[in-house]
Amino acid sequence: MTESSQEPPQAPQAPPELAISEQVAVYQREFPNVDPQVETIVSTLSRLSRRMTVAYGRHLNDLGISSADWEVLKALIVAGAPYRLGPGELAKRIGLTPAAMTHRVDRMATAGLVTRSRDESNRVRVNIELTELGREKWLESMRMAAVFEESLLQDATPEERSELAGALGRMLRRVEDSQPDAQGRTDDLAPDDSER
Amino acid sequence: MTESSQEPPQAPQAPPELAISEQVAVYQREFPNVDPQVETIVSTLSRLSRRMTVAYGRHLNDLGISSADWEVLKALIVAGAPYRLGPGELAKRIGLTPAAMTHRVDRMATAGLVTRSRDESNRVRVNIELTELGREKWLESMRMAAVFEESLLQDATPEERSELAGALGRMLRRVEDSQPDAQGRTDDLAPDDSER
DNA sequence: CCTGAAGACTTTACTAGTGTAGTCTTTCGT
DNA sequence: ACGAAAGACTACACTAGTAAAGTCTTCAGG
Repeated sequence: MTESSQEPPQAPQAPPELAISEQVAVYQREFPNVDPQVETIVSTLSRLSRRMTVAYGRHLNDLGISSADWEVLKALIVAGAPYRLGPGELAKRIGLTPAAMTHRVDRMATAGLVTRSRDESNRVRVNIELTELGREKWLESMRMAAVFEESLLQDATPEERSELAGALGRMLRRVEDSQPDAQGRTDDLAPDDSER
Repeated sequence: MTESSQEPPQAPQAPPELAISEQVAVYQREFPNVDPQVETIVSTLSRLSRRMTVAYGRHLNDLGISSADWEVLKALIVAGAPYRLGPGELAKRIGLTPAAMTHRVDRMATAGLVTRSRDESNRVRVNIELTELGREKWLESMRMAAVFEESLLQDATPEERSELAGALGRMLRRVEDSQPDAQGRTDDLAPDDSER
């Protein structure tokens, strides 16, 4: 029984997929202006990221939490001890409306990942606080991720890793330059998968 | 008027985001076992992919199509001339149920991106065929993407590009090895953003 | 002390997209 | 010709989100 208890609704089956080189060939056939090398990099990056998202999703599924839950756990962890923020602040950091955060917190409180309580000193405010369970789930997700990520990079020497980090970092800078107003500006189209 | 006509509902505002190095520092603080170099690579990759998805989403928004639409256009393009597939086959290739595909095709036919017609020789079957408009939209999306992608890699020499493609390709192979049954197995958790 | 305004969260109504199950139409074997 | 199978569509339910209205607490001013 590697199956987890709660299955989210699922796509019907595995779509057979073209190899990257085949896909680039298709693009060249249908759109001759394409640069094969650039397209190979971009397609590989895209598929890699997607597969990683799927892998993380499995890990989280095994832990019994959703990626939406994980996103909230992460925000609380990033906030640091005592791992406590208000719903509004959480919503702002994650890029959701407060109303959506209310629902998420409902689910997560029921699952025991966080507690919701009114602030002592100002009873208008509400505190969302990570429970020990929530923190443990996050830590466990990190343990699983660390193993997984190391396995992805097992071929790479420290020098190669360093070059890879540099190359990706330069690409990221270029993207951010091209999205001026967008320090994480998630408008226009939701990216949908939460960042690690 | 750079604004597109049809605005999808949107997240309320830009969440302020940590720099990658800050985020890695947080992970080290909260989970000491983390390898900073690995985490830097993975976080950069993740954020880069997300930003790219946002950028593509803007391009598509300017074209007046959704990423779900684009996914269908791509499948028809990949199928090659005469750019025609049945709903069931499309659903299989994209990883959707036939019912969901019916709705997508409804929208896209209304928008003039595809046509739906019964097959002449076998009147149970339905053919979804790319219109000239649909093909032109896809080509335009590729033109925009090509400019954008070249700008991302403007720093990289051909050698660096080649190394990057190699490194990402090796990582992708490792992921696929770790997801044995998963030739694009989209189960368990939907990746949500369509691959380029 | 009471009243009214502002702030923070919640509730309600609605939208978009998808899965499940059932229905309809056409085809094909007997 | 008839019955069964296949393919697509329809009806319904569910999830997760936004937007806007509502509720409750706090605090300032008369």
